[in-house]
Amino acid sequence: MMCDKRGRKITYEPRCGKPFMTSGPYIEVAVPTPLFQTFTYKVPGDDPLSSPTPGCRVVVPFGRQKMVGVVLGSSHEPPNGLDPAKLKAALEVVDHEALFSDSLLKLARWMSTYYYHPPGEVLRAMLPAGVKKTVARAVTLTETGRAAIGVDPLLAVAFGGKKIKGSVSLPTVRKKLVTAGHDPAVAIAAWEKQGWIARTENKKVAGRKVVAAFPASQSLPGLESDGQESKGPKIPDLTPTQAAAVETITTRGLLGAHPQKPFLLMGVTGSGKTEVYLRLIQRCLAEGPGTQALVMVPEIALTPQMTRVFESRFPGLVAVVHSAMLDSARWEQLSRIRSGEARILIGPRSAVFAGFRKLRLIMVDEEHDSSYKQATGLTYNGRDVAVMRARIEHASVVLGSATPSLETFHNAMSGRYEMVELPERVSGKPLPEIVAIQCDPAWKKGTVVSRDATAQALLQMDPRVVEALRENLRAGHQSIVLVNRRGYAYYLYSLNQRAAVQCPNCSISLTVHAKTSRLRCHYCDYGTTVAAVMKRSPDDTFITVGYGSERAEEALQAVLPGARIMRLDSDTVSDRDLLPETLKKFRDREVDILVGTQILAKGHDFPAVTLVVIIEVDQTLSLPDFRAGERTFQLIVQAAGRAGRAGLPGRVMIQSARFSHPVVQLALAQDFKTFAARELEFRKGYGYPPFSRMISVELSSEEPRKVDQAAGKIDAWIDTASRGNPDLFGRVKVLGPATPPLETVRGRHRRTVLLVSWNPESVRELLTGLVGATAEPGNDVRVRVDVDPQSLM
DNA sequence: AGCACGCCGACT
DNA sequence: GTCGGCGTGCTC
Repeated sequence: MMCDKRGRKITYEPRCGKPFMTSGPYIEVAVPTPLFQTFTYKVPGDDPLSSPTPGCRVVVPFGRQKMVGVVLGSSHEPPNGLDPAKLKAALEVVDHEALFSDSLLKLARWMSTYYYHPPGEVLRAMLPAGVKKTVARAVTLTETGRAAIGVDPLLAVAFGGKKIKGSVSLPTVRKKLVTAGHDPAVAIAAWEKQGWIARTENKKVAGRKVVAAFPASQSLPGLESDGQESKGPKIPDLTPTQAAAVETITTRGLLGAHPQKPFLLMGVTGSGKTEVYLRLIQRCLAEGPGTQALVMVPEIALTPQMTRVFESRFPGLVAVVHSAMLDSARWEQLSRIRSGEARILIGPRSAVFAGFRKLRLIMVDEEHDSSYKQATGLTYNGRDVAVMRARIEHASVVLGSATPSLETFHNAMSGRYEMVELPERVSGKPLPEIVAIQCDPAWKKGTVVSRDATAQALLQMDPRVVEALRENLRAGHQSIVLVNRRGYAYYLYSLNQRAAVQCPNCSISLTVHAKTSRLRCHYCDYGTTVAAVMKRSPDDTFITVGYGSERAEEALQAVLPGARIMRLDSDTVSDRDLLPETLKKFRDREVDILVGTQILAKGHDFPAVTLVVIIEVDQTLSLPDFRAGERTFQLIVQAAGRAGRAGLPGRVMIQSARFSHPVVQLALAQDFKTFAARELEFRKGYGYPPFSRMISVELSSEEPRKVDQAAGKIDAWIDTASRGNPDLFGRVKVLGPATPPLETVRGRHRRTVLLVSWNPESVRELLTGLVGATAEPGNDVRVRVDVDPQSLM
């Protein structure tokens, strides 16, 4: 039994008949509400023949609101304990063909259970942006309201400022009122009372409807034979190991029996995993009419370049989705998959929810990548959902990486997954050697910020590194310089306080940006200036400490005046056009040196890059997180993998102060297996994942007192509950409540409790009591459950 | 989560 | 006298 925040009982099972089976006058609907409950309605018009099929959206009255819910099933029996006469009828069927297939509904059920998330919200989260709206509500300006615009200037602001609109959606009005510094609820209620505005329904309410499907295309020109297309792109020959990998996955996966194991395609960087994917897709499409494949890629890899390879190989059959797309374009692409017109979908984690008709193959590229994990709301991991979806759909799933996550690697080692290896590079060349440059501690000295708040950038790059870059430039080759932090310097250090200048909202030091000397918080985006900080403490002396990508760029430009240098980090990535533009320029060799953060380490293929320089990456090692070692190893090896991908030999240099750490040593040797064995040993000792499942429960409040109170209550509850039920606490290790390393984020003070266990039922039981114990009326402490947390910071 | 109902303080 | 604060309960 689950309870909600206020300690009330949560019933989770649908109470109405068997879902997905019979049709009848009662439908079971999942409504987007935080309740772990579904609701029973009568079919619209009380006509059993109009009964919508499972997976269709319906508009239903819900309390005093209207909402768009999803039909899960229907039944001839009225629900137990409810007066059938009192049931409300659904108002409208939105889709005439299911938007969620039975497989997707099963997936939703699994996610709801696995991630402890309400079913209605899971389904909403699975919809593409732009159709998520429940029933959108709008406010319309009345005649008198139009006349009153002169009286109340705020009214004009709410309705679009200079150009007054007749009707505006409710969220828009709310947002505008908040930015104008008003309480939206109060203002809207007042206007309603005046008769200036009326609440109306937005016509676009339920989003786009599902239209009838195309017949799946039957013939596929050029796909019958094994890559013997008469025209089109030239297809590279497979190396023997690539061919073997394709063969294994085809015979044991695509053509194999079900249930089957997921595959781990472990190929060193540059081993040609993409070509293996392409061949597998080809086999998949040739397997039968209408078969489809999904290629999941980390968000950042979604460059036009990457998708072009797939489009040229399978013209007209590829649909692509990514976050920068307009909602309408995204819907259009997904519709092509739903209709069967497109056979291949390339997309980020959310692509795993697409409405395939006949999904036979899923590939998760760079499966270790952290962007597969959704950080807010429904905190699913796209890779894990992909594995489950493949199981439900009887499809094959291939997880590809040079540096697999330890979860996946452990699964492969223990026989749950099947390992397929690509141990050599396509070029036949060995992996580039990594040269360790022990840096002089003097380089790490900070720079005093002068009274006019400017800091002279000191060159903090080892002469050997600079020389290597210069040489490479002279040879006409390209280089990548990877710095672990964006910004100009790491932080501003106060000599009086003997501490870095902190963000007022988050427990993290601010980062200095650009020569404009702005200070920014990388968590909440708080901003100020160095000048302002110095003005506040006129007697203090400040120094800038460390490196940032901006400073590295500037320093490089100073020592290599002729070089064409560009920078790529999350600042530039947030600009929609800049990322593809920069990548294109670099690829077209209009840029000699690309400076940036971790983004550069991710899967890019730049054939002319022969030198990769990594500066100070090892500091992630000192982060208080059990995955710190894994992430550092991945970063170094992935970054190194960008060098020497084509015929030219590659070189990698790491400048660091500490090479003694075993993780760094193994990364230098690019010895994943030894690293993994060591790391797994360490995790086993502590019972960390993959030797347990971890769930983090985060409490947060703007008031430290309130979180402490809630934490105290949990502590007390754990105390009594563990004595009352020692068996349960023997099955689930409970750690905390503790103050996480980042105590405050976005002005919210946090405490976390970790549940560590192998037993999902026990975790569920314990979670119930624990969340119930926090449930005190009126304490505005937010509770967030994160299953398989990516970071414990 | 929304949203409404309901019961106590400072205002036209 | 009422407007409106937020405590508490409900949503088929």
